[in-house]
Amino acid sequence: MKKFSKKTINRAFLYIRTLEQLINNKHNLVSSGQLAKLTGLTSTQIRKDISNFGKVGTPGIGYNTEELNEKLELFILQKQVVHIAVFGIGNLGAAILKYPNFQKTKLNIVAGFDNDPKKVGKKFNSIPIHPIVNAPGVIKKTHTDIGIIAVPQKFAQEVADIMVLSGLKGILNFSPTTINVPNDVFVKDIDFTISILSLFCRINLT
Amino acid sequence: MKKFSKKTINRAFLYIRTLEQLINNKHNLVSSGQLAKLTGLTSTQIRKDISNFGKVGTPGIGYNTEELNEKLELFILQKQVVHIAVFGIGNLGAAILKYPNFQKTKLNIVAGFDNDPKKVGKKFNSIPIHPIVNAPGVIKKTHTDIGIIAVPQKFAQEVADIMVLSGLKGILNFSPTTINVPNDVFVKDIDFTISILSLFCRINLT
DNA sequence: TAGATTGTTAATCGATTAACAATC
DNA sequence: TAGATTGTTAATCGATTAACAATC
Repeated sequence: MKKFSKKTINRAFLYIRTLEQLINNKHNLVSSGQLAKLTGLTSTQIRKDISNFGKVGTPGIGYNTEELNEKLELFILQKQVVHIAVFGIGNLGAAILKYPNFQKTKLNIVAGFDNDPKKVGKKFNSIPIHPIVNAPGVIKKTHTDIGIIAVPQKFAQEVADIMVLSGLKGILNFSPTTINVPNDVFVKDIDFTISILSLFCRINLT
Repeated sequence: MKKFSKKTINRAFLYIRTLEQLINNKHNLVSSGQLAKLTGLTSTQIRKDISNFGKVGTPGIGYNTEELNEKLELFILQKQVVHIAVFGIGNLGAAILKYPNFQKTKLNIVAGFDNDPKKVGKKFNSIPIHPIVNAPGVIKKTHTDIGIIAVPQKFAQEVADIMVLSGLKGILNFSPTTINVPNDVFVKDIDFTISILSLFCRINLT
């Protein structure tokens, strides 16, 4: 399978997201120029990205939205469903369990984990909460693909270790700390504090 | 003021975050090699980044953690406090209002906005919730720097317009849609769906 | 002195952009 | 045919990395 850069993959999903909106609004044609406006990118970059996935447009006309969407999804998702587990059912973890946009997509939260006896055994948005110690078994049984770290900073590494032990290869880390994992495990860090500070910094340097 | 790339700024905050942990643990010296291990970057890149901010290390020895931390903070933050307003007090918005890590830092949420009469007038974590129509006044009075979009997708552009009208120059956008704003307004998009799909895609392309 | 580590230059690598022939 | 737009090549730009003299 051809390798795409992280940036190309991210943009591909941005195109898919935009195309879905266009399809919902009954637009069946779109040009790279229009996509550029809708995504905030340049038309050249969009054409370049799309050409990675094959020839799908018509010169002088543009792209068929449904066709382009299918082509992109086929290449980078292969129509699979992604199974997700959330570690730490605090404010953020609970918000993720209830996040409405996952239900529209191929993303499926299959389990939550927490050590608080008040939460274990309950269901949040019909997702069962297990004790963290049960993670390896539950993850294997549910074929979980991606784990989300929503525990406090000081437990982040511990939870990451359990994830790795359970065989997860993808971790979305919301804790404000770097976690150490083997090379074959991919981590995406989302640190709200850094996101905001970085934004603020860019405003002030202008 | 010298311009730094978005990537450099983000890494600078990662260094600050790491240095703070080291300082808390009473480490007063650190080498670029050790920082590399702690951040997952390379030592060369770290030295290169740090050199943007001036000479602060000692050859053969390393960096004084407190001194380096101060230098970085001085350059990119100038010791300012950042005032934040959250639009949309649903599951995610409420979780952000309660996010514990902001309280440790210079980030200060000053207001929430929602149109639900059950929420307006209440306080979440001692932060008052206002009706969205009051945003321009509240934002000016509280000197808000950054607005966070946590409303459903279909209201995102509308809320972004109000933010721009209110004079905000930085927007953290959690809604899964591209918002259109003037050139002098910076937007950071965090789309949970794209983050997870992109991670999953990278696993599968390996 | 020997070993360690910084700061910096030059080389490499990868990503974006400009330009345009081909096509509808 | 004239106008619009794709797909692609070559040029540019920027970011990362390798290498090493200077320094402690």
